[in-house]
Amino acid sequence: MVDDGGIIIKEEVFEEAYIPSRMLHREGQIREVARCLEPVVEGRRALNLFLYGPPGTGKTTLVKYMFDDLSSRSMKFKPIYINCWERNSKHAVASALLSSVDPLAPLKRTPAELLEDFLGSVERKEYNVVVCLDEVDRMEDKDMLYDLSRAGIGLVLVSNDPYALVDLDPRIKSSLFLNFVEFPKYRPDELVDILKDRAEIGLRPGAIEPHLLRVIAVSAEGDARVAIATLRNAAKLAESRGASKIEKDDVMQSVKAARKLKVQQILSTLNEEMRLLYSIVEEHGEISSAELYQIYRERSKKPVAERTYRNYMDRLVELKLVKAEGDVRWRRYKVV
DNA sequence: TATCCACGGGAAATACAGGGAG
DNA sequence: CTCCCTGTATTTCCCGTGGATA
Repeated sequence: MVDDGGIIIKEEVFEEAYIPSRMLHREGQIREVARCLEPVVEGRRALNLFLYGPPGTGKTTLVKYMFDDLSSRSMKFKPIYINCWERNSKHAVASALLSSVDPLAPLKRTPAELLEDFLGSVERKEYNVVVCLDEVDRMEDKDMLYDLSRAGIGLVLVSNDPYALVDLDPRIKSSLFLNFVEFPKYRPDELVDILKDRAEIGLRPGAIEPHLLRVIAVSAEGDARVAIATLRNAAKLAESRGASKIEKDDVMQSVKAARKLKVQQILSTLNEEMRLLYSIVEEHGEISSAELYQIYRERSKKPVAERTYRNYMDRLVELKLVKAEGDVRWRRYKVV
């Protein structure tokens, strides 16, 4: 390996698809998921799982990590991973299932036929299948879960939303015997450990001081994906300066960029009136509630009622886009 | 102490989305 | 595919509350 002064040694360590060789601070979750999936090594069926928790808490990574491990220990184990954000219709899911066991199978047929072929193929090959349905709340026709489970397919359902399955037919839900596993946000010190691990593998030795990792960890607010992306970005900034070490400024700039991106993302999910309110607060830095509403009424084409305005502001506060000061009366809003 | 007025709970009204019939 | 109905989510209206102010 040539030393060209670069900071990043192994880029893939920072990529979304990277599966770490060990998962830190998820011991309890690993134990529970392993308990449910371990039977496949003995040729028995897996117990169904429901994994839930906020983004960047290791749900998907843990599933892939487990799939890799079990695959290396059992020839008949067939893991299938499907992201329901990309494939949410019954047909899309059924096609993905079939082509993962039979890549050449024709797909221009009804979902029911595809599913039947899939199950037939699984039985012929004596596969022990576990299907991971990521972002399962996006899935349109959840009745399929019942058909799969009844056919002996193990299910790993993943969602940000703990209540993703409340609208599911109670009879189907109870027939699945789901094992619930919660993935809480990482604490700052846990994120530091994770970042240390990645830095050790992905960056040249001594490329970053531990206290800077802590700055990144705190700013990521429990989300490992954000933390890792911020570290990578800081490394890139340092590299583009021609430096061999990440400095505080690189980190600060990267943290700022991450926060800005997040704000933009959240803002894009809100309606126009709420965005206008945010921009007025941003413009003033700090403003009283009464003044804010007055300015808002002048600027908006169709201003909402005063009570709705207060609901909107509560929402902006909840999303941590603005801060409210003053408890009861004379409330003032500030940009975070 | 009397009055003021933004806040927030809740009911009513309205907008919106999803499902079924034709 | 369109239209209509129904259930859900959002917005508006109304009002009691309690700290601030005079």
